[in-house]
Amino acid sequence: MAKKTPALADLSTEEKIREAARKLFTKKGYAATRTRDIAEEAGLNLALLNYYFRSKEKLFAIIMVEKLQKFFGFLLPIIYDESTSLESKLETISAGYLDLLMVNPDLPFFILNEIRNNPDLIVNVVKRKDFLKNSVFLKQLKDQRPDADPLQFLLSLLGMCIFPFVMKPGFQKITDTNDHKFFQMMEERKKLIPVWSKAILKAKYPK
Amino acid sequence: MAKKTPALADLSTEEKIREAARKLFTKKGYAATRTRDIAEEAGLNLALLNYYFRSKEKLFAIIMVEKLQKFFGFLLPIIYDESTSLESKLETISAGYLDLLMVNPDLPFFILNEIRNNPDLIVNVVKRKDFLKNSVFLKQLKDQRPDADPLQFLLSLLGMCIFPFVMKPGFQKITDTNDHKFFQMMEERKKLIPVWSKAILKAKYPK
DNA sequence: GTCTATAACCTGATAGAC
DNA sequence: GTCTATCAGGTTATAGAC
Repeated sequence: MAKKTPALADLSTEEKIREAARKLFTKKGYAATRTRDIAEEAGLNLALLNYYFRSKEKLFAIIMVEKLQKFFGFLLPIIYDESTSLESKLETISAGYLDLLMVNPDLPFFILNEIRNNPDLIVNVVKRKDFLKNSVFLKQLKDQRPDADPLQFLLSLLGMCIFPFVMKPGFQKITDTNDHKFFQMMEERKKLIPVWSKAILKAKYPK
Repeated sequence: MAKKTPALADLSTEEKIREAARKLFTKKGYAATRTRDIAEEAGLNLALLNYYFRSKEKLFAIIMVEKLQKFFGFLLPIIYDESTSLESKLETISAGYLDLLMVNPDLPFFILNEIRNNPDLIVNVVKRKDFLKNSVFLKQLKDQRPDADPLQFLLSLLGMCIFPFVMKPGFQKITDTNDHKFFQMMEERKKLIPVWSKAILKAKYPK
């Protein structure tokens, strides 16, 4: 039996606060989240937040690093894997991202939002700043299509994977799609994106 | 001589405030923007903001409607145009969006962010709630590929157009791309997306 | 470790002089 | 219309009892 969200009562006080902070920060962002809300969400007193984490900002920084690692961490081993083909990587990346985001639908928006406020955050997590430029993935792209800009392709691949989640609330409102239907679509996208990304990879590159 | 950003001094006080509010709200969102910052950005006193707009919320609502109309407004005539082909629409939409976003790079993030906080906002601007479902564009997609889900395609098209701007700050940091280079890439994307969207439209739909 | 009470600060809004 | 000064309310952070 998987324990996605462990019962609040079972957690230590510190972890209760973390869990509540994760939920609220990802949902509403730093500025719109009040420490009172976090304390209430955790079923605890406000003072405990400062007792354990000293300040809202410090608590936020902890959650942020966690989330950044989730968002970029799983990508690193894939794009540096010498043993897999480009096509295999496309499948792994899209399926991996969709699985990750189906469990954490608010993650991309949160990350993108807070990077906007502080772009240097990325560097701290990604460590090596040329991690993308030096990757096997980018080299394989360059090999397959020496005539094309691999970054253009990457933007489209990520857009296809991530954008639906960034747009989720608006999309659901416009198309009258409930959560069940949305996640069903994302499940289908796991098959679609590999096919589509290969199609655009083979497409004639316009001059 | 185009006047993109008219000199602040030339504007009426009311318009100075609007302009400053546009800038800060789109950049940082509602919660993170302080009325004091808006006043300072406009080179004016805080009290004038309330004199002209009564409250932060009311000022925000005005900017928000403006932006929503910008973001969705230009789409409506295109997707309801009976006289143009599907392929022509793909070109018009991608080129139109990229042009729009090159002038307003922060627009998508702002829209997406505030829709998240208040999904009903969309309805007020889009008026008819089935505006997408009933569109010529969706019908043409359905005609061309009766075996496929047109919404999946739409998500990819929008993702390819909009996502680069949502990710702009992070992308530039990771790839060490300055503004000039970024906009150059977006210019190139105007040619790429039509080709790519047609490619995925023709791709074999996986079962 | 956990709570209540309160301090210290910030932010949106207004009063009133010019 | 525009400014300075200030209020009222809310938010983070801390002091101190238990």
